[in-house]
Amino acid sequence: MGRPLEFDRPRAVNKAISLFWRKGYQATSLADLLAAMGIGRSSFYAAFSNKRSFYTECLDLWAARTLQLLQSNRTDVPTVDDLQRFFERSFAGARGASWGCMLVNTVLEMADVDDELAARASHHLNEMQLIFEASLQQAGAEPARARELAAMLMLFNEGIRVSSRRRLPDAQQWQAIDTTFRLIRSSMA
Amino acid sequence: MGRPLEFDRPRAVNKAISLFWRKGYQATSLADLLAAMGIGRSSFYAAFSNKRSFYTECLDLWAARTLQLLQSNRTDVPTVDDLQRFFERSFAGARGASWGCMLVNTVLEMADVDDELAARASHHLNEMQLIFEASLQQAGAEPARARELAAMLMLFNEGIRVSSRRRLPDAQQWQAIDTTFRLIRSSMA
DNA sequence: GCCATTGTGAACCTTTCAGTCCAAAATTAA
DNA sequence: TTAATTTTGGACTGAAAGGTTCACAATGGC
Repeated sequence: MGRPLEFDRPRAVNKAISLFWRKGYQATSLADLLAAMGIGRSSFYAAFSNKRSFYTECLDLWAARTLQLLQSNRTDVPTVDDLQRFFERSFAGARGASWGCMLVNTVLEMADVDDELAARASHHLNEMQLIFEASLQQAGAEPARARELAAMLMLFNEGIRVSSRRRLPDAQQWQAIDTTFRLIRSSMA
Repeated sequence: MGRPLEFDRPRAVNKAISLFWRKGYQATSLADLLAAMGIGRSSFYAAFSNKRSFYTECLDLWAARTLQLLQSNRTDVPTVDDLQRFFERSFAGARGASWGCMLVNTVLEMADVDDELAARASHHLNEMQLIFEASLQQAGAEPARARELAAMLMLFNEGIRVSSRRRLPDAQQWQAIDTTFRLIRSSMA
């Protein structure tokens, strides 16, 4: 038989996601990717068809993980606290690791550049928003109100993904999360 | 003497800003710029040193205009309504023209790619936030509260700049602005 | 009309990009 | 050990990027 020695695909994909997340699609060259993934050019093209569809794969994987994190924060009887915890965990994780905003990055980078990628990222954000809405409803908000607050939470989410890349003092970010949720709670009381 | 026939510099810069705003720095090639500005390569390099510093110039100009718009919405006795009007006018203007989010775009595109540009954009966002803060104070908020709300408004600002590029129904955006400011008002009452 | 001066268009250069290709390496079955 | 098979590294390719150069065109002063 042939040569069963294959590179560690999941590990390589994670390295790539981290790179894409930090530098975006265009600024990440194939050479950067290969160096980070520790594989050669031909291996890359054998495993993935090309850079763009590989990015799509990373994007979808990222979205799936985010949705999973979001769902894992839902308890049987979800509260607004659960949502706040999602943001806090997202932000806390963003410090060292790769947690951040690949969806938001993609929306902004690809708008008016690559419609399909932008739409795909936007679609994933919609899925997140639906979970926000469902959680808020379960937390006791009326349907219309839940819808409204979910839209606002998505705006907040998009905002904090931008803000988290500005190297601002952490305390400022934490306080922004706190302020926002304090307002949401007061509006639901 | 020489040849005073120069291209319309302000017009050309505006065209360039519009392009940069839509497609970002990297996705806007020099050829794109020249075509939009209606000038030749050598004219470009004669008038501006290079693509990057030209982008810096566009960025600063953009920031100056945004700050001006923000200030022009401040009345002698500013209210929260003035701030809301800033966002509404920003969003309404974004439909056809170039109003949007060049600062936010730059922060996201240049983080981990070009520190100087990212820092410059972030700095301009800080200036905006200071105006938010001052307006809120003048609108009757306590200093600490004004600071807090200004940070939240900046998050909201960053969020809506992302959201406005997702081709979502306009009504959804308007409602998000409305929801946010309703919350702010209720927290100040 | 002519010269000096300045802006312009187009060809050119270097680098870097994504993507292709192939010979050599590495593995298992026989 | 050998043959068959499949991954791999690295050289190669064409296109496109940003930037430079230069001859020519267009102007105002004389």
